Amino acid sequence: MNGRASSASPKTLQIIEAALTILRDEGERGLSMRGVAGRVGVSLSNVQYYFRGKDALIRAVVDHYVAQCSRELADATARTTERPLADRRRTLLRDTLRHGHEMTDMCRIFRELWSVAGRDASVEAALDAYYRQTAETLAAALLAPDAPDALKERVVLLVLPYVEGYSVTGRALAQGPDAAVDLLLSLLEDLAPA
Amino acid sequence: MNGRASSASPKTLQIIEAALTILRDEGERGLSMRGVAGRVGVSLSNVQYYFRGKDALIRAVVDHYVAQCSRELADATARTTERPLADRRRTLLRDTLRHGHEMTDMCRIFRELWSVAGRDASVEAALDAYYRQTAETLAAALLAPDAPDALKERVVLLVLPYVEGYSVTGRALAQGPDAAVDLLLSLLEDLAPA
DNA sequence: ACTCGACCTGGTCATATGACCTAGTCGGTG
DNA sequence: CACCGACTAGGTCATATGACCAGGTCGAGT
Repeated sequence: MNGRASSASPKTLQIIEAALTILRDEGERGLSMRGVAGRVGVSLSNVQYYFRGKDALIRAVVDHYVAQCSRELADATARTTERPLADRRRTLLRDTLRHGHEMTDMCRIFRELWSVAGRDASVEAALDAYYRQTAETLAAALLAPDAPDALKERVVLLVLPYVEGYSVTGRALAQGPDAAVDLLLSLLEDLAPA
Repeated sequence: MNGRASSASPKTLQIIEAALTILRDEGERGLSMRGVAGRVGVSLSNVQYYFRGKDALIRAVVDHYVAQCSRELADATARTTERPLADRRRTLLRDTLRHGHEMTDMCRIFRELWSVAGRDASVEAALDAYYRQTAETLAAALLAPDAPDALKERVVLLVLPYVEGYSVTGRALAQGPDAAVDLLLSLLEDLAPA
């Protein structure tokens, strides 16, 4: 990040949120510093004051958004820790795959981030870090606390790619998200009985 | 497609291939009609003669590329039909997931296509059609010819999202593609013994 | 010979974008 | 009070992009 963009400052956040909205709706193709400035209601120079250019802005957007998603997943799974493991699994997978079946904001934005990541190693690294964090959160939510590491890795090896891939292929499949939930649950039951 | 762009004409193919290369390396952000013209070695007006604008060109690129990928998958699976089912499964999954683990051209291009599809319903529909076709090819390659439809759907429900998701998450996982291959093979063996 | 359509080019022009500069305001500090 | 840094804006200018137009060549058909 440009030194003037403190991630906690209100203006910086405004700019990042505006950029995120444009990225979601118009892709990277439609994202310009001037456009972001217009959306925030400040001058181009003011945006350039905080972010040296489009690439710096995109990088800040990536960091901001993956942090937000990590937090949301952690919060969602924290709310179910009191429930039985089978319940937690079902809720998590159902919420996740149903979201994946719709063209949600998150789906759209991740598609844009994947695209950028395919061309920018630092963004790819940021997404990899996000997925590693997500893997840990998933393992904690889907398995008992004392599950061995090998089992955690195996479960995550199944679930994480599946969930991301479902968001781009799910609508083309003959069966809907509930069937995918059932399938994953039964596979998890085989791998790691609840 | 613009009426002047016959998918079989050499100039049209040249333009599409040039656009695909730029899309792969620079994303949609870097794709311009002038840039494509320069890459082909013709004037902007000549490209505009065949494609009314960038959106028409992108749509042609999508159709061309998914047709190519469908063909390649069908050819690859056709080459293994004489082998035992377990062999075929292993070969297909290994080739696919190892590719997914690298940032191959195909990975890059599909990321760009997903991104565009998130914003353009006709591209999303074209990708859905591609995935439906791919699902059929996968089912034929992974199962015996007389497998019931319900089983085909179930296998595809597992494998297709998995393979696509692996291409964006695989590098962040603790285990590599061979472990993913083994996992999928064992899950397939449970679902549909070879 | 003439006409027509396919194909190709160069040019004009409006618009958008970002790099960069200058200048002003405001609050805090010495 | 003067200075400085944080912040904000407006302006200039170079560059890129695409819409669109006019005109030329060539081959086929009448």
